Amino acid sequence: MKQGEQTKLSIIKAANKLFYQQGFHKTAFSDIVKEVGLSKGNITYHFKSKDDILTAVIEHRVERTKQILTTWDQDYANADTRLLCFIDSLIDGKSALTRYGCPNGTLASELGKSNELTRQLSHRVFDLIRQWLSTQFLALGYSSEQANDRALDLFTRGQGICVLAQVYNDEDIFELQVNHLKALVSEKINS
Amino acid sequence: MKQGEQTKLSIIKAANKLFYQQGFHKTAFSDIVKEVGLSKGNITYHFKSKDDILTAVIEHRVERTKQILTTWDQDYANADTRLLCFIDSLIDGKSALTRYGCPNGTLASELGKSNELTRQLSHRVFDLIRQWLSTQFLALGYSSEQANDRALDLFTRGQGICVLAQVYNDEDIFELQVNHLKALVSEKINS
DNA sequence: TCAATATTAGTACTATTGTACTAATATGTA
DNA sequence: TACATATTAGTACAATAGTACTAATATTGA
Repeated sequence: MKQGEQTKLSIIKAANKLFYQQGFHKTAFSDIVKEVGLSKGNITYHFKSKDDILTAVIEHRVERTKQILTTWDQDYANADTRLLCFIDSLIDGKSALTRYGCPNGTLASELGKSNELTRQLSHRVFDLIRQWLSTQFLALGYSSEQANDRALDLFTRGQGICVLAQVYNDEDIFELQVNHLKALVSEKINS
Repeated sequence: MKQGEQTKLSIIKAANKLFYQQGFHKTAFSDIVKEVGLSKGNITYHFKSKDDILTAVIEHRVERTKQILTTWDQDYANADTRLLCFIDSLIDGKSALTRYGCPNGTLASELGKSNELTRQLSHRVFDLIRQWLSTQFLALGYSSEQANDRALDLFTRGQGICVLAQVYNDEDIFELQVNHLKALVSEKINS
């Protein structure tokens, strides 16, 4: 990897962390500069504006999400195992999810209010996950329409749990509610 | 009502609107000044800081929420009617909820990341609604624990729906999913 | 009434915002 | 090697942030 690409990546990672932990608007350009540990001029060389960094961060999240979903596809043969894997990943991340909410959900909530472009970008991460969930339910024997419903339902509840857990800053609520989601996966078809 | 109280209220209402539609950090002090239509000095006379306005806005939301819940309690005798009323209110507000998300959820998501005080304030609005929902389920015959579960579940899903609908900017997703919630209310006990 | 207080407007101020620009250095290539 | 380009650092800048301050006007109560 070329030197510049390396730097670009470290900028994206630093910004990604800050946008998640502080929100986009709360995060100043200088915060990113400080977090990366390079000069201001260096950052603006690689990204001419804060919005450019945001776009790159979302692109990065899209790629990272694709990567994770692909890994699960490769590592697990059964759809129900994969779905449980998705749910377990929520529990694994409960500390951050409870503290800062869902990275994609909170960013979309913040940006969706005023910025149509970034709403659409966030939208892409959501589509990836929804699509993947739907595919798993399809493999479990649900009809196409039912699978979409299940996926949307599971996703919706996951987002809701993140919001509630963050508001109450309560990991127990988070874990308890997420465990309820497991029932959705193992439920009998056509219930 | 004294003149000053009137002004204070108009400031709160303007800020409330902007915090909802743009988010807290995106909303500048000057935005509020413009929205209220009074001088900058006048605003700082009534609220010495932007954070003070925020606190007042949340207090206002708490009072407004109490008021609405009380009205429902007075107007409807049956708990299931009240719960349907709650759900219908979501559908009534679907346009704004889809465009800007849930006022309380999105504000809490934004502020909960960095500001512990306002997280706790948002927390209060959530408690009011959760408590009320729980009371209704209790009246329907659920046990105390079950009622709490139901309330949390209903609330969680409502929040999740708002996030998804906003991300997709899709009122149909919103209405469809909210209608699913009605099943939660009319479901048989102990299912 | 008049004095005290409440309210409003307008301006000033410092700090910080995001971005632009220049100069220096590193890297790669012919 | 020498040249061109990529990368980095440092500084400068106009614009805006939030708040403080003063003066003018309204309102109130004795």
